[in-house]
Formats: sequence, C-alpha cells, structure tokens
Amino acid sequence: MNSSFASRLLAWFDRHGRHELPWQHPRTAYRVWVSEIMLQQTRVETVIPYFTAFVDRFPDLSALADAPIDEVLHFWSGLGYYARARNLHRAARIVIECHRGQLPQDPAALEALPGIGRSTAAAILAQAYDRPMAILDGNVRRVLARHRAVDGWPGQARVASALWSIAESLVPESRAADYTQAMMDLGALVCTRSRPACSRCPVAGDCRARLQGRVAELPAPRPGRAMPTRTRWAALVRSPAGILLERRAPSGIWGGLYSLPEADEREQLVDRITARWAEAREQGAASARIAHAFSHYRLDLRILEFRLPTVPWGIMEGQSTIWYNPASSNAVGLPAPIARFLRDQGTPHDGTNG
DNA sequence: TAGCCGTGGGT
DNA sequence: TACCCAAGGCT
Repeated sequence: MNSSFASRLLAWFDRHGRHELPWQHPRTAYRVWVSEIMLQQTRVETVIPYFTAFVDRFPDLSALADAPIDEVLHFWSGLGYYARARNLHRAARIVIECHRGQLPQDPAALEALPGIGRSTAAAILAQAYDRPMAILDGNVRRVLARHRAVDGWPGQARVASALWSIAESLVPESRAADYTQAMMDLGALVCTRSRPACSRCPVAGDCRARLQGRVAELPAPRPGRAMPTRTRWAALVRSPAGILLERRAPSGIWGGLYSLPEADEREQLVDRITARWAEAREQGAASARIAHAFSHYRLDLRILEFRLPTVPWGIMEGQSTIWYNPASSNAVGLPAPIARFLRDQGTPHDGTNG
C-alpha cells in the first residue's frame, strides 16, 4: 500500500523543493503577503527582483501604509496587474486602522482585505502560520486535474469546485507550510504544463492521467477567444522641462499610472493639446507607434508629436500631470511599453526611428 | 458570471 | 507567428 499523498510529496519536497526563495528568509507574515500578491498570475523568476526592491523600500506594513500611492506604483512598474498594488496599499492602511497593525489570522478577516481571495488567504495562513488550509493556484490545479483525471476547463465553476474539494481532502494536519510550498514546487518543477517529468514525480504511482495516458491533454485548455485591435491616439508633448505625462484614471487599463495624454480620435487629441497651449506646434503626421498585446486585445497607439518653445507653467485644473525628464526619474508608475518608449526618446538617434 | 486586468516566456 | 498561460481577484 502506498503512503499518503502528502507523505510522498513532503519526502520529495525535503530533497528537491525550493527552500531558498527570498520571502522564505525571514518568513514574516508581511513578506509572505507581499510575495503572494506579486505572485498572482506572475512567475517566480519575474517576481524576485521586484520583491527584493519592494521590501527594501517598504520593509514592514507601516512603511507601506505611510507611503504615497505613486511611489508604491513606481516599485510595481513593469510587473503588471496594477490593481494588485493599489489593493495592497489600501489593505495596509486598513490593517493599520482596523487590526492594530497586525495581519489578521482569521481566514474570513484576511479574505475581506482588498486583493486577498480564497487561495491567497489560504496561502498566507499556511505559509506564515502553518495553518492547514488548502490552496488552488495554477500549479495545484494542474497537479490535481492530472492526478485525479478531472475533465473540463478549471475556469468553469463546476470544475473549480471539484478541484477545491480534492485539494481540501489532501491537506495534512501538520507541515502545512511545507505542503503548500511542495504542491507549488511540484507543479512548477515536475508537473509542468508541457513535457512533465513523470519519471521524477513522487505521486506518479496513482496518477490517473498517467495511468490513462492523458497527461498531455489535462487540464483542458481555456476556450479560444477573439483578439480585437484597439486604435488610440497619444501626444508626445516636448518642452525644455521634459515630456508631458498624465495620470490615468484610477481603474481600467494601467490605472493610476502616468502615461502619454490619449484620446480615441486624432482630432480630439489635437484639440486637447492646442486648447491648453496655443503655442504648441504639431510636428506632422504620426511619428511613431506603440504596439502592445494585452490578454484580450491589441493596442495600436499612434503618437503625435508637439513642441513647446518654452517651459510652460501652471497645470490645467483637475488634471494631474508631470514633465517627465529621463535624467531625473520620477517616483511614479509607468506602464512597461510607455517606459520603453520614453527610454528610446531619451536616447539620441539619427531620426530614422527603427 | 464572464469579462477585465499586464507582462513575459514557452511552444 | 500566434497562441497559451502563469503562486487570482474584482465587478
């Protein structure tokens, strides 16, 4: 008779698991929390440098709560899903005000904080306090869908519910922190999406997908969707002070970050800029483009260049704007494609533009 | 509940 | 190239 699922997994984890991740040393509740938020839909290798810089600047919950949102977004720039940063910052202030500065250990209270759902709450409690709570992230979904041969796309409520039940039935009473880490390590290192290493898997003996020869087809892929292209117009307004950036709306794409002024139509954009500065001179046809693929659509951003002969002063009422100067980095959030574009603008070139 | 929210790597 | 999707949550 085989030993239990958890026993085999933990024995494997002790020898082959990841024990040197930055948030494991020291493994405080705050650091586990920050890491779990950053790791949502984001790979470990991508997160590590962001996590290190973030906890260096915001070493504890008070430091985060005290910081301005623009600086928090600055340290999140390039990581994506910026609502995570806004929610993390909001939650830190809630914890200071309503929980005496301590992250709640009650699952319901933890899950009530913005940005923390069922899986993240369980992960924090398991990792930080060794509480036996089931998690269900992408790794666990893949491991369980294969081990129990669960059909259907895990995004479907019925399939997700079945996977949650399986996950809860397997959590051991002791070593919960190691167990949850082991599940994620198994999914990331052995039970990978493509070409899983079943020969090195500690639970391959009773893996139904493997016994049925269906490892490659589980879990079922998400149904395909159309990918439209969205065209927008943006202004590259130059003055001796730098390039004009506007704070974007707090929600929606790139919410709360600073970017080039935008409009749906070219005419709207020209009106907006020239109404603000009569001396603004348009430099001609669209000089550049920013093409960017999001999850649900492609963005085709067409850039119109304007030039201001003098440093303008005063800011239009109700607008939050800055003059971006590549030499002095501003502590605000910038979308990754915009940051790349601005870097290219700061680099002197011969004008052929790529 | 299904669409939205970023970016980068793998195939 | 064009897709999939990764330590999910919110509305």
